[in-house]
Amino acid sequence: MARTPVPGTRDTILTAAAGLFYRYGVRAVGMAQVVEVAGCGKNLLYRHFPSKAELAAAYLTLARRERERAAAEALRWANTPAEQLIALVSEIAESTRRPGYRGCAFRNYLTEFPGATDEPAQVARGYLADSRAVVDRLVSELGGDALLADRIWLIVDGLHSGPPEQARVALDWITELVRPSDQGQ
Amino acid sequence: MARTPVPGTRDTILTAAAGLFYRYGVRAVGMAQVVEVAGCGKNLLYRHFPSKAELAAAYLTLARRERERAAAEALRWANTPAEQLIALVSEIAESTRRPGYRGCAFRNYLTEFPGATDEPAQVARGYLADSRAVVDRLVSELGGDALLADRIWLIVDGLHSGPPEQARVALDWITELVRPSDQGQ
DNA sequence: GTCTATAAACCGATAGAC
DNA sequence: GTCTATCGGTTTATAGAC
Repeated sequence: MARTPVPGTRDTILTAAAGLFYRYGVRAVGMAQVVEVAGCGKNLLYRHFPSKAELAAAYLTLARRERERAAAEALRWANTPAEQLIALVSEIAESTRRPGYRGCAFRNYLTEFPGATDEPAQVARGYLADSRAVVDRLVSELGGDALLADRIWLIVDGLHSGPPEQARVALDWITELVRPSDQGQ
Repeated sequence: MARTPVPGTRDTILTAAAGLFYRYGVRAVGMAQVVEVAGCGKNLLYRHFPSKAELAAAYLTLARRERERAAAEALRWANTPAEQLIALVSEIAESTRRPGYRGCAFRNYLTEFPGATDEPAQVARGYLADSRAVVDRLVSELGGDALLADRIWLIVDGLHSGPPEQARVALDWITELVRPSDQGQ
Protein backbone atom coordinates (compact mmCIF):
# COMPACT_ATOMS: atom_id res chain seq x y z
CA MET A 1 0.00 0.00 0.00
CA ALA A 2 1.10 3.54 -0.59
CA ARG A 3 2.10 5.73 2.26
CA THR A 4 -0.56 8.21 3.35
CA PRO A 5 0.32 11.56 1.80
CA VAL A 6 0.87 14.23 4.43
CA PRO A 7 -1.75 16.93 3.90
CA GLY A 8 -0.51 20.46 3.53
CA THR A 9 2.85 19.43 2.13
CA ARG A 10 2.47 21.86 -0.72
CA ASP A 11 1.81 24.69 1.70
CA THR A 12 4.79 23.72 3.82
CA ILE A 13 7.09 23.82 0.80
CA LEU A 14 5.59 27.05 -0.53
CA THR A 15 5.82 28.78 2.83
CA ALA A 16 9.47 27.79 3.18
CA ALA A 17 10.26 28.92 -0.36
CA ALA A 18 8.39 32.20 0.05
CA GLY A 19 10.31 33.08 3.20
CA LEU A 20 13.65 32.35 1.58
CA PHE A 21 12.85 33.99 -1.75
CA TYR A 22 11.66 37.18 -0.14
CA ARG A 23 14.49 37.41 2.35
CA TYR A 24 17.46 36.54 0.14
CA GLY A 25 16.11 36.96 -3.37
CA VAL A 26 14.91 34.33 -5.83
CA ARG A 27 18.25 34.01 -7.62
CA ALA A 28 20.22 33.64 -4.41
CA VAL A 29 18.14 30.73 -3.11
CA GLY A 30 18.71 27.21 -4.43
CA MET A 31 16.21 24.40 -4.56
CA ALA A 32 18.40 22.47 -2.10
CA GLN A 33 17.93 25.28 0.42
CA VAL A 34 14.19 25.12 -0.06
CA VAL A 35 13.97 21.37 0.59
CA GLU A 36 16.26 21.76 3.59
CA VAL A 37 14.03 24.38 5.22
CA ALA A 38 10.82 22.64 4.13
CA GLY A 39 12.12 19.40 5.62
CA CYS A 40 11.10 17.25 2.67
CA GLY A 41 12.82 15.45 -0.16
CA LYS A 42 13.64 16.95 -3.52
CA ASN A 43 11.40 14.42 -5.10
CA LEU A 44 8.38 15.82 -3.32
CA LEU A 45 9.24 19.38 -4.19
CA TYR A 46 9.43 18.67 -7.91
CA ARG A 47 6.18 16.72 -7.63
CA HIS A 48 4.39 19.86 -6.47
CA PHE A 49 6.43 22.43 -8.41
CA PRO A 50 7.89 21.09 -11.66
CA SER A 51 10.44 23.89 -11.95
CA LYS A 52 11.96 26.74 -10.02
CA ALA A 53 10.06 29.20 -12.19
CA GLU A 54 6.76 27.63 -11.18
CA LEU A 55 7.79 27.73 -7.54
CA ALA A 56 8.68 31.41 -7.92
CA ALA A 57 5.35 32.06 -9.64
CA ALA A 58 3.54 30.34 -6.77
CA TYR A 59 5.55 32.45 -4.30
CA LEU A 60 4.50 35.68 -6.00
CA THR A 61 0.91 34.50 -6.28
CA LEU A 62 0.93 33.79 -2.55
CA ALA A 63 2.41 37.23 -1.92
CA ARG A 64 -0.35 38.73 -4.04
CA ARG A 65 -3.04 36.93 -2.06
CA GLU A 66 -1.50 38.22 1.18
CA ARG A 67 -1.38 41.75 -0.15
CA GLU A 68 -4.98 41.56 -1.30
CA ARG A 69 -6.10 40.14 2.03
CA ALA A 70 -4.35 42.97 3.87
CA ALA A 71 -5.81 45.52 1.46
CA ALA A 72 -9.34 44.17 1.91
CA GLU A 73 -8.91 44.28 5.67
CA ALA A 74 -7.65 47.87 5.47
CA LEU A 75 -10.66 48.87 3.36
CA ARG A 76 -13.23 47.53 5.84
CA TRP A 77 -13.68 50.83 7.64
CA ALA A 78 -13.05 53.13 4.71
CA ASN A 79 -16.12 54.51 2.99
CA THR A 80 -15.17 57.37 0.69
CA PRO A 81 -12.62 57.02 -2.13
CA ALA A 82 -10.31 59.37 -0.22
CA GLU A 83 -10.50 57.23 2.90
CA GLN A 84 -9.96 54.13 0.82
CA LEU A 85 -6.83 55.56 -0.77
CA ILE A 86 -5.53 56.59 2.62
CA ALA A 87 -6.32 53.17 4.07
CA LEU A 88 -4.47 51.39 1.26
CA VAL A 89 -1.38 53.56 1.50
CA SER A 90 -1.50 53.36 5.28
CA GLU A 91 -1.44 49.57 5.06
CA ILE A 92 1.58 49.72 2.75
CA ALA A 93 3.30 52.18 5.07
CA GLU A 94 2.73 49.87 8.03
CA SER A 95 4.08 46.89 6.13
CA THR A 96 7.32 48.74 5.37
CA ARG A 97 7.89 49.20 9.08
CA ARG A 98 7.48 45.55 9.98
CA PRO A 99 10.69 43.69 10.89
CA GLY A 100 12.02 41.69 7.99
CA TYR A 101 10.65 44.09 5.40
CA ARG A 102 12.82 43.89 2.30
CA GLY A 103 10.93 45.93 -0.23
CA CYS A 104 8.16 45.00 -2.62
CA ALA A 105 8.34 41.32 -3.62
CA PHE A 106 7.08 42.06 -7.14
CA ARG A 107 9.38 44.97 -7.86
CA ASN A 108 12.25 42.95 -6.39
CA TYR A 109 11.61 40.05 -8.73
CA LEU A 110 11.52 42.31 -11.78
CA THR A 111 14.80 43.86 -10.66
CA GLU A 112 16.38 40.44 -10.22
CA PHE A 113 15.18 39.32 -13.66
CA PRO A 114 15.11 42.45 -15.85
CA GLY A 115 13.14 41.98 -19.00
CA ALA A 116 11.86 38.56 -17.99
CA THR A 117 8.59 37.41 -19.51
CA ASP A 118 8.25 34.09 -17.68
CA GLU A 119 5.35 33.20 -15.43
CA PRO A 120 6.64 34.87 -12.25
CA ALA A 121 7.34 38.07 -14.18
CA GLN A 122 3.78 38.02 -15.51
CA VAL A 123 2.43 37.58 -12.01
CA ALA A 124 4.55 40.47 -10.78
CA ARG A 125 3.62 42.82 -13.61
CA GLY A 126 -0.02 41.78 -13.32
CA TYR A 127 -0.16 42.68 -9.66
CA LEU A 128 1.50 46.04 -10.19
CA ALA A 129 -0.79 46.89 -13.11
CA ASP A 130 -3.88 45.91 -11.14
CA SER A 131 -2.74 47.94 -8.13
CA ARG A 132 -2.17 50.92 -10.36
CA ALA A 133 -5.66 50.43 -11.83
CA VAL A 134 -7.18 50.50 -8.34
CA VAL A 135 -5.45 53.80 -7.64
CA ASP A 136 -6.70 55.20 -10.95
CA ARG A 137 -10.26 54.11 -10.19
CA LEU A 138 -10.28 55.57 -6.68
CA VAL A 139 -8.79 58.85 -7.83
CA SER A 140 -11.41 59.00 -10.56
CA GLU A 141 -14.23 58.37 -8.07
CA LEU A 142 -12.70 61.04 -5.92
CA GLY A 143 -13.02 63.49 -8.76
CA GLY A 144 -9.27 63.75 -9.24
CA ASP A 145 -7.52 63.93 -12.61
CA ALA A 146 -4.85 61.78 -14.21
CA LEU A 147 -2.12 63.98 -12.76
CA LEU A 148 -3.23 63.26 -9.21
CA ALA A 149 -3.25 59.53 -9.95
CA ASP A 150 0.25 59.78 -11.42
CA ARG A 151 1.49 61.64 -8.39
CA ILE A 152 -0.01 59.19 -5.93
CA TRP A 153 1.52 56.29 -7.81
CA LEU A 154 4.86 58.08 -7.80
CA ILE A 155 4.70 58.31 -4.02
CA VAL A 156 3.68 54.67 -3.75
CA ASP A 157 6.67 53.71 -5.87
CA GLY A 158 8.97 55.78 -3.69
CA LEU A 159 7.40 54.34 -0.56
CA HIS A 160 8.22 50.83 -1.74
CA SER A 161 11.78 51.64 -2.70
CA GLY A 162 12.95 53.98 0.00
CA PRO A 163 13.79 53.45 3.63
CA PRO A 164 10.99 52.77 6.14
CA GLU A 165 11.43 56.26 7.62
CA GLN A 166 9.77 57.58 4.49
CA ALA A 167 6.56 55.74 5.31
CA ARG A 168 5.06 58.50 7.42
CA VAL A 169 6.10 61.20 4.97
CA ALA A 170 4.40 59.32 2.16
CA LEU A 171 1.24 58.64 4.12
CA ASP A 172 0.89 62.22 5.30
CA TRP A 173 1.42 63.51 1.82
CA ILE A 174 -1.18 61.20 0.30
CA THR A 175 -3.60 62.26 3.01
CA GLU A 176 -3.01 65.88 2.14
CA LEU A 177 -3.44 65.20 -1.57
CA VAL A 178 -6.74 63.36 -1.35
CA ARG A 179 -8.23 65.53 1.42
CA PRO A 180 -7.24 69.07 0.41
CA SER A 181 -9.52 70.47 3.09
CA ASP A 182 -7.32 68.94 5.75
CA GLN A 183 -4.19 70.77 4.64
CA GLY A 184 -2.22 72.05 7.60
CA GLN A 185 -4.49 70.22 10.02
CA MET B 1 61.25 42.42 -21.86
CA ALA B 2 57.85 40.96 -21.65
CA ARG B 3 55.15 41.05 -24.23
CA THR B 4 53.73 44.51 -24.82
CA PRO B 5 50.75 44.95 -22.53
CA VAL B 6 47.70 46.11 -24.42
CA PRO B 7 46.87 49.56 -23.05
CA GLY B 8 43.41 50.13 -21.75
CA THR B 9 42.81 46.46 -21.04
CA ARG B 10 41.41 47.27 -17.62
CA ASP B 11 38.99 49.76 -19.13
CA THR B 12 37.95 47.30 -21.80
CA ILE B 13 37.14 44.68 -19.18
CA LEU B 14 35.40 47.15 -16.91
CA THR B 15 33.32 48.59 -19.72
CA ALA B 16 32.23 45.12 -20.80
CA ALA B 17 31.42 44.11 -17.23
CA ALA B 18 29.55 47.34 -16.54
CA GLY B 19 27.35 46.91 -19.60
CA LEU B 20 26.50 43.33 -18.70
CA PHE B 21 26.01 43.98 -14.99
CA TYR B 22 23.68 46.87 -15.58
CA ARG B 23 21.69 45.19 -18.30
CA TYR B 24 21.23 41.72 -16.83
CA GLY B 25 22.08 42.18 -13.17
CA VAL B 26 25.30 41.38 -11.30
CA ARG B 27 24.13 37.97 -10.14
CA ALA B 28 22.92 36.90 -13.55
CA VAL B 29 26.25 37.63 -15.25
CA GLY B 30 29.09 35.16 -14.92
CA MET B 31 32.78 35.88 -15.19
CA ALA B 32 32.87 33.71 -18.31
CA GLN B 33 30.39 36.06 -19.95
CA VAL B 34 32.54 39.04 -19.02
CA VAL B 35 35.69 37.60 -20.57
CA GLU B 36 33.74 36.60 -23.65
CA VAL B 37 32.47 40.14 -24.24
CA ALA B 38 35.74 41.75 -23.19
CA GLY B 39 37.59 39.47 -25.59
CA CYS B 40 40.31 38.48 -23.16
CA GLY B 41 41.27 35.50 -21.03
CA LYS B 42 40.12 34.76 -17.53
CA ASN B 43 43.60 35.07 -16.17
CA LEU B 44 43.84 38.66 -17.33
CA LEU B 45 40.51 39.50 -15.79
CA TYR B 46 41.58 38.14 -12.41
CA ARG B 47 44.85 39.99 -12.72
CA HIS B 48 43.01 43.31 -12.88
CA PHE B 49 40.09 42.39 -10.62
CA PRO B 50 40.96 39.75 -8.00
CA SER B 51 37.33 38.81 -7.43
CA LYS B 52 33.85 39.32 -8.79
CA ALA B 53 33.06 41.53 -5.81
CA GLU B 54 35.91 43.87 -6.71
CA LEU B 55 34.76 43.93 -10.31
CA ALA B 56 31.24 44.77 -9.15
CA ALA B 57 32.62 47.49 -6.88
CA ALA B 58 34.59 48.93 -9.80
CA TYR B 59 31.41 48.83 -11.91
CA LEU B 60 29.46 50.79 -9.31
CA THR B 61 32.32 53.23 -8.82
CA LEU B 62 32.36 53.82 -12.58
CA ALA B 63 28.59 54.31 -12.52
CA ARG B 64 29.05 56.83 -9.72
CA ARG B 65 31.62 58.77 -11.70
CA GLU B 66 29.29 58.88 -14.69
CA ARG B 67 26.40 60.07 -12.54
CA GLU B 68 28.56 62.76 -10.98
CA ARG B 69 29.83 63.90 -14.34
CA ALA B 70 26.28 64.17 -15.63
CA ALA B 71 25.21 65.98 -12.47
CA ALA B 72 28.07 68.47 -12.74
CA GLU B 73 27.18 69.11 -16.37
CA ALA B 74 23.54 69.64 -15.44
CA LEU B 75 24.53 72.13 -12.74
CA ARG B 76 26.59 74.31 -15.09
CA TRP B 77 23.74 76.67 -15.91
CA ALA B 78 21.92 76.48 -12.61
CA ASN B 79 22.55 79.29 -10.18
CA THR B 80 19.99 79.26 -7.39
CA PRO B 81 19.38 76.22 -5.17
CA ALA B 82 15.95 75.81 -6.73
CA GLU B 83 17.40 75.78 -10.23
CA GLN B 84 20.07 73.34 -9.10
CA LEU B 85 17.50 70.93 -7.67
CA ILE B 86 15.47 71.16 -10.85
CA ALA B 87 18.56 70.62 -12.97
CA LEU B 88 19.57 67.52 -11.00
CA VAL B 89 16.12 65.96 -11.13
CA SER B 90 15.81 66.91 -14.77
CA GLU B 91 19.02 65.06 -15.53
CA ILE B 92 17.71 61.97 -13.74
CA ALA B 93 14.41 62.23 -15.58
CA GLU B 94 16.23 62.39 -18.90
CA SER B 95 18.36 59.39 -18.04
CA THR B 96 15.28 57.28 -17.32
CA ARG B 97 14.04 57.94 -20.83
CA ARG B 98 17.21 56.84 -22.56
CA PRO B 99 17.02 53.48 -24.34
CA GLY B 100 18.47 50.69 -22.26
CA TYR B 101 17.54 52.32 -18.99
CA ARG B 102 17.05 49.62 -16.38
CA GLY B 103 16.66 51.53 -13.17
CA CYS B 104 19.22 52.85 -10.71
CA ALA B 105 22.38 50.75 -10.70
CA PHE B 106 22.91 51.29 -6.97
CA ARG B 107 19.38 50.48 -5.88
CA ASN B 108 19.41 47.48 -8.20
CA TYR B 109 22.54 46.09 -6.59
CA LEU B 110 21.12 46.46 -3.11
CA THR B 111 17.98 44.67 -4.26
CA GLU B 112 20.01 41.87 -5.76
CA PHE B 113 22.08 41.48 -2.60
CA PRO B 114 19.78 42.40 0.30
CA GLY B 115 21.64 43.11 3.50
CA ALA B 116 25.04 42.88 1.85
CA THR B 117 27.91 44.74 3.49
CA ASP B 118 30.61 43.96 0.94
CA GLU B 119 32.52 46.57 -1.03
CA PRO B 120 29.97 47.05 -3.83
CA ALA B 121 27.19 47.44 -1.29
CA GLN B 122 29.23 50.11 0.48
CA VAL B 123 29.78 51.94 -2.78
CA ALA B 124 26.04 51.78 -3.53
CA ARG B 125 24.96 52.96 -0.08
CA GLY B 126 27.62 55.64 -0.10
CA TYR B 127 26.40 57.09 -3.36
CA LEU B 128 22.78 57.10 -2.25
CA ALA B 129 23.65 58.70 1.09
CA ASP B 130 25.75 61.38 -0.60
CA SER B 131 23.01 62.09 -3.12
CA ARG B 132 20.51 62.43 -0.33
CA ALA B 133 22.88 64.80 1.46
CA VAL B 134 23.09 67.00 -1.64
CA VAL B 135 19.30 67.23 -1.73
CA ASP B 136 19.24 68.11 1.96
CA ARG B 137 21.82 70.83 1.48
CA LEU B 138 20.10 72.39 -1.50
CA VAL B 139 16.72 72.34 0.21
CA SER B 140 18.30 73.95 3.23
CA GLU B 141 19.90 76.69 1.11
CA LEU B 142 16.55 77.14 -0.51
CA GLY B 143 15.04 77.86 2.88
CA GLY B 144 13.00 74.66 2.87
CA ASP B 145 12.46 72.43 5.88
CA ALA B 146 13.18 68.75 6.48
CA LEU B 147 9.73 67.81 5.24
CA LEU B 148 10.39 69.30 1.83
CA ALA B 149 13.66 67.41 1.60
CA ASP B 150 11.91 64.18 2.57
CA ARG B 151 9.25 64.74 -0.06
CA ILE B 152 11.73 65.51 -2.80
CA TRP B 153 13.70 62.39 -1.96
CA LEU B 154 10.49 60.37 -2.01
CA ILE B 155 9.82 61.57 -5.54
CA VAL B 156 13.40 60.83 -6.56
CA ASP B 157 13.02 57.30 -5.20
CA GLY B 158 9.78 56.85 -7.11
CA LEU B 159 11.34 58.31 -10.23
CA HIS B 160 14.10 55.71 -10.10
CA SER B 161 11.75 52.80 -9.48
CA GLY B 162 8.77 53.56 -11.63
CA PRO B 163 8.29 53.49 -15.38
CA PRO B 164 9.88 56.20 -17.56
CA GLU B 165 6.48 57.78 -18.16
CA GLN B 166 6.66 59.04 -14.60
CA ALA B 167 9.72 61.13 -15.39
CA ARG B 168 7.81 64.20 -16.48
CA VAL B 169 5.35 63.95 -13.63
CA ALA B 170 8.22 63.83 -11.16
CA LEU B 171 10.11 66.71 -12.74
CA ASP B 172 7.06 68.96 -12.94
CA TRP B 173 6.20 68.22 -9.34
CA ILE B 174 9.69 68.99 -8.09
CA THR B 175 9.64 72.23 -10.06
CA GLU B 176 6.38 73.16 -8.41
CA LEU B 177 7.72 72.30 -4.97
CA VAL B 178 10.91 74.32 -5.15
CA ARG B 179 9.40 77.27 -7.02
CA PRO B 180 6.06 77.83 -5.25
CA SER B 181 5.60 81.10 -7.08
CA ASP B 182 5.33 79.20 -10.35
CA GLN B 183 2.35 77.14 -9.26
CA GLY B 184 -0.27 76.94 -11.95
CA GLN B 185 2.00 78.66 -14.40
C1' DG C 1 63.28 34.65 -18.32
C1' DT C 2 59.59 37.34 -17.59
C1' DC C 3 55.52 38.90 -18.78
C1' DT C 4 50.87 38.45 -21.44
C1' DA C 5 47.05 35.92 -22.96
C1' DT C 6 44.55 31.65 -23.58
C1' DA C 7 42.76 27.43 -22.27
C1' DA C 8 42.03 23.81 -19.36
C1' DA C 9 41.16 22.23 -14.70
C1' DC C 10 39.17 22.74 -10.27
C1' DC C 11 35.39 22.21 -6.82
C1' DG C 12 31.24 23.53 -4.83
C1' DA C 13 26.60 24.50 -5.96
C1' DT C 14 22.94 24.43 -9.31
C1' DA C 15 18.49 22.77 -11.44
C1' DG C 16 16.53 18.91 -12.34
C1' DA C 17 15.96 13.40 -13.45
C1' DC C 18 15.29 8.92 -11.84
C1' DG D 1 16.99 10.40 -1.37
C1' DT D 2 20.75 9.72 -4.79
C1' DC D 3 22.72 10.91 -9.07
C1' DT D 4 24.17 13.72 -13.00
C1' DA D 5 25.37 17.09 -16.09
C1' DT D 6 26.08 21.87 -15.96
C1' DC D 7 27.57 26.19 -14.43
C1' DG D 8 29.33 29.24 -10.64
C1' DG D 9 33.82 31.67 -9.29
C1' DT D 10 38.51 30.84 -8.97
C1' DT D 11 43.19 28.78 -9.91
C1' DT D 12 46.73 26.57 -12.34
C1' DA D 13 49.09 25.03 -16.37
C1' DT D 14 50.48 26.14 -21.17
C1' DA D 15 51.62 28.80 -25.41
C1' DG D 16 53.62 32.80 -27.15
C1' DA D 17 55.64 37.80 -27.43
C1' DC D 18 59.53 40.51 -25.93
